[in-house]
Amino acid sequence: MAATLQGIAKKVGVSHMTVSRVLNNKDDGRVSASTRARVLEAVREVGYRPNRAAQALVRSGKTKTVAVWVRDLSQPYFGRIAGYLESICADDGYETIIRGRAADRSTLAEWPVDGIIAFDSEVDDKLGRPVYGIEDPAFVSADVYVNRDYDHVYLDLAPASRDAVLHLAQQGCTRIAHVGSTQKFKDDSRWQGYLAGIKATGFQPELIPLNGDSRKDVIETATKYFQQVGIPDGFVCRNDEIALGLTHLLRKLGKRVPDDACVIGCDGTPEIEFADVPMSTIDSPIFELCRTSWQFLKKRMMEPECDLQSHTITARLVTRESSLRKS
Amino acid sequence: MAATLQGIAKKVGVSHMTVSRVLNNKDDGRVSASTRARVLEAVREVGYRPNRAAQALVRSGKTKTVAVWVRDLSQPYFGRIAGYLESICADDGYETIIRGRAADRSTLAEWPVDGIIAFDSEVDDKLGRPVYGIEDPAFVSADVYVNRDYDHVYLDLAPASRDAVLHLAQQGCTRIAHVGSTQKFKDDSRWQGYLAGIKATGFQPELIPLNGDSRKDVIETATKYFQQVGIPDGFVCRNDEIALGLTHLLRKLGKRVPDDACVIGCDGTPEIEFADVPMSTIDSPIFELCRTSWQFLKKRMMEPECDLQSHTITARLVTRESSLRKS
DNA sequence: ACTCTGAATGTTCACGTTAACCTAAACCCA
DNA sequence: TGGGTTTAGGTTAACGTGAACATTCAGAGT
Repeated sequence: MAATLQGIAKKVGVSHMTVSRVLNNKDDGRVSASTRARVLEAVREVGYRPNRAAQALVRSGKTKTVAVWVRDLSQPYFGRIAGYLESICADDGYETIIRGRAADRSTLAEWPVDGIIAFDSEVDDKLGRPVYGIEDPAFVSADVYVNRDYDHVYLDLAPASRDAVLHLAQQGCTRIAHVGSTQKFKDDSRWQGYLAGIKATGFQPELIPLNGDSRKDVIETATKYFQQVGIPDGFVCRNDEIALGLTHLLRKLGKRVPDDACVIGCDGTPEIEFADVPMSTIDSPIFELCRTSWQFLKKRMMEPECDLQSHTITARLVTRESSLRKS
Repeated sequence: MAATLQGIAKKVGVSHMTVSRVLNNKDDGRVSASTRARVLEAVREVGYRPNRAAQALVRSGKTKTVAVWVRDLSQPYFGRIAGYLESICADDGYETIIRGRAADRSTLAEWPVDGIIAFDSEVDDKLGRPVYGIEDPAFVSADVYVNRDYDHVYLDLAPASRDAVLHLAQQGCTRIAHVGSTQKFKDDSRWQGYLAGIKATGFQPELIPLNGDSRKDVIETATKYFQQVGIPDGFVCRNDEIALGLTHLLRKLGKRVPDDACVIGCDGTPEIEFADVPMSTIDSPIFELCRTSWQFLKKRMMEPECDLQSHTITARLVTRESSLRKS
């Protein structure tokens, strides 16, 4: 009965607009100092908090809130993205609503947000539109797959993947395999870059195809693969998790890393620098991805009709012990 | 102009209530089949989505949405919690709004949610109340610190911490140190359990006090500590990250794990089972924590006046290679 | 004294939805 | 054929807020 503008207004003996004016600091100075003081006192007393739903209803498009969609919150990679974006947006005075895999993408459009940022490998033409919804909310997607329908930040892993292969060749590897799934995404820039590198070396491409992204997956799949065709001496993996799992497996099989086999991961997870064999990786500049996405979104929110925005961020290879042979 | 109940109503030539009835399947059968079909057609055509803000405004307390607050999304531990809760809530038809560190806790209460779950080590009497807000939203906190003011799930790490010390003693360790920060939280159940274990063994307690939670922190701090008073032969760490970092450091210093020094982590991060030395850990049943929190919240949302709910979940020690000496 | 100005505050409406109540026609049974 | 009941809707109000416009009142200017 009290924690609304009306309630406070009644308490103080003014109209709700006076309270609103005090709280929003609009129509500067239109409220006398004494009234303002009484209102603020009452506001504090009842612990008033504005009702976001009501605010959103009356002035849609200015809620100072954005939604962030990531593919799977429980993966550290996406958790970090969510955390960064939350900070970045907060710095500009925006609140963030974060959603992950379990949520229905399309329900985001129902919330009173000014914009949506999606980090979601599965966003393509079919998925992007429903997220974007029919109406206003500004939309930016960031991903390893190119997208030409809306504002988009593209993480290009191809050059670094190519470099990874060449680097392994230089270290003396002759059977260089890619560890990852390409069934769904033939245009995965990791796979493309790997192929380019293989072509340049003249070696045979080898693919160890995974079903999932976990260490268990790689251990099972690679074990079978090794039994069938032997153990390659160089590996470029689709992410760091897999690279660590593979290293673990290789050790179990009596192979030394990097002496008998070199391993390169992908993502740039901070922890792998401190793994027992510091892991080479294709470093995704997550922070830069987040920052650029946010800049695009801000621009789109300010100028809904501005030109399509697009930017490519190129990951680069970081070599560490797991792929550096001493000789 | 179109994507509202009114818009659709005008398009079809009925009143907005008819559209509402069709969409909500309320007042069963109050709408004729033919009208229903025409409405649904129009709804699909314009891509109508309900306006959450408007819904929330009119029937507060039944938005089928809950907010989840975690301390720091960019930490995998909390990312996993957020991901689990999202799934669990989704299974019951609830949407989740996830927030992390960067958000202002108190703003959650402004959103039209039916309840709030907080996984936040810093929630205490001072922080909990503002989150809970003055008004309705049901509130459940889950944490390693006991809380008696609201529904609460308590993760008790003390017994497992005690077991960890005893286990290390049994393995022949005689200098068993705790690695963690206790400045802020003297009542940290990890520290309490550690002390109990030390008391039982008769050894001297040793604390390697950290500032942060990252591997870098532990490497710097422990290096100094070792220089000053030598290297203990057993370590109970406040989380798995730190345990891995410490193992890395010990190896660098020429110590073998577990032969020269045993290490035990805390959290039960799935990955550490596959670390090069499979890591012993105090396993936090995250999933159970999430599930219980959600059950409490559901109950509180159904029966706002029900008795205070409280439950303790006890973590247990999982021993692996990093603390198991062969002899 | 009489308008004029502007500061301080009030009134009304709209946002999109649901709940509660209302109505008109059709049907039903004696 | 007249009363009631059911079917298929419609009308209105309310939720809390902010924008636009309206009002009041004191003092300034003439």
